[in-house]
Parts: sequence; C-alpha cells; structure tokens
Amino acid sequence: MRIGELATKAGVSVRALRYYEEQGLLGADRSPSGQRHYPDGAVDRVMLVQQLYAAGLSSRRILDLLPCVYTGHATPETLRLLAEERSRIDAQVAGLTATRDRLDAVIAAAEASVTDGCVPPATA
Amino acid sequence: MRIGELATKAGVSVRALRYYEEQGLLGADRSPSGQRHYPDGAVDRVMLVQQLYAAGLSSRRILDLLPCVYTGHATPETLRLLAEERSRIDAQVAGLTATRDRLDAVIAAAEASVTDGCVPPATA
DNA sequence: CTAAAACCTGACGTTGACGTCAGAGGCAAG
DNA sequence: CTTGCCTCTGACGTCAACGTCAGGTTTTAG
Repeated sequence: MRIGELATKAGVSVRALRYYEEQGLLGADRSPSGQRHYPDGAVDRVMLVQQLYAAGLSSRRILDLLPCVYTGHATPETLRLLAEERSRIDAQVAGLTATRDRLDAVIAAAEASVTDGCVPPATA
Repeated sequence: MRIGELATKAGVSVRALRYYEEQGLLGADRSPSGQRHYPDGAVDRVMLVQQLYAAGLSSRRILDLLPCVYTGHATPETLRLLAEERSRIDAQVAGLTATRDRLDAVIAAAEASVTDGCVPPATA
C-alpha cells in the first residue's frame, strides 16, 4: 500500500508517516520511481507508535524500545528503559486520576450551586 | 513572600511564576519598588496550576476554570468545559493504562528471554 | 492524451511553557 | 559604602512533532 492509504488506515497524516521514517521508526520499500510502499503490518506498527507517543515517549525512546516490543528480547539496558517508562506512566496515571477526582469534586459543587439557583437560568 | 521563596516552596522556577502572572493565572502585590509579594495561599495555587498543566490543560483553559475551582460556582458553559476536561482525562487514563499493560507484557517476555539465557550476562 | 489526484524532496512555520541572557535596579550585612 | 544576592523588564532561544508551502514527478481515471 502507498503512503496515503496507510495514513488513512492508521489515522495519521502523510506528513507524520514521513516523519516516522525520518526518525527510523518506520521503514518503507521504494518503487522504481521512489514512491513508498508498505506491507499490511505497517498499519499496526504506526498505531503502536502513536500509542507510545500518546504515552509521552519521545521518538528516540520509541526507537530504542520498538525492536524488543516485536522480538520480545531485550538487553539489560533496554529492560531498564522499559521499566523506567512503565513506572513513569504509572505515576502519570496516578496524577491524572487525582486531578480527575478533583475536577469531579468541583463539578459536583458547581452543579449543586446551579441546582440551588445560584446561577441564573440561560432563559433569563 | 517574594518570588524566589514561592518558587522554592512550590517547586517551580521563578520564570514559571512570572509566566503564570503573564497568563493571568497568578496575581501579585507589588512593593513600592516593584517587587512581587505573595500571600501564603499562593503556594497551593501554584501547585494547583501545575497539576492542571500536568493533566494537559492549556493556560487559557486553566484561566477559565480556576475561578470556579475556588468558588465552587460555574456558568453552564464553564460546567461544560469542566466536564469536557474530565472526560478527556478519563480517556487519557484509559489509554495510558492500556499502554502500561502492553509494556508489562513486553517486560515479562523480555525477562523470560533473559532468564532463558537468550541474553549473555553483562559479566561476559 | 490529458487532467486530476497522489506522491516526491526540501525547507520554513507553528505551538506552548518555559530557559536563558542582558542590563539595571533594590536590600540586608559587615 | 560596598559586596553579594535577589529582583525587575524585555526579548530571543528551545524543543518536538508535526503543518504547510513550493515546485516538480508519477499514477490513475476518463
């Protein structure tokens, strides 16, 4: 498949795919005229990359970790990086959960004040 | 207290505090010579701002939501923004949790392969 | 055959939350 | 008084993951 189709299927932009290649995250075969051609598995790979970006990993870190995600093998150093990212994500989840709970409390208080008539109705 | 002390107590940089003021997130009294002076409550306020930044809110959004976090009151529009951020954070937590689980699986596989002797010991 | 759509490389633009530097005051201690 | 630390404003620098534009080639639909 060519780059446009991959972009659509993976839900990213064409520019993003070229950027991933530039970062070494996504290889591509080239047709004689130079157009990129991807196997079907590229869709999953791109979505995995997206997932890792969303989790706050940098291109460089993803580059380090992608191989072992596929092979299941890792050097001790890579294993350390894996554990580091895992615990970072864990901490982030804890922080986000606390923030969410705080927003919940604010929402509850605000809704109560609306119910109490503290805010004039929009129809006024 | 002056800006340096607040920065230390809140765990942020002096530059960040000036930036918050620039964004309207943090007021300050001024001494006759122009130096900023903060009340004790500013520490909590700064930490709250930090927490919201960490949850992915922009300066603008924090500016919109900070008043109602303190007053417990909100217009219907602000309430909508609150709910929007809450659900966004919820989705982010879900995504992060999935990613963490994936990393756990990778770590388990990698540790198993190390245990199996697939990776030469560092002492080699 | 031709026009549209998709693709190519290269390179500058964007955004947000600050970092950092320059140059000029202000403030308690000795 | 002056030494040294803190603070001020103003302004440019940073970094990462792309967005966007320019100018040209390739593929596809009719």
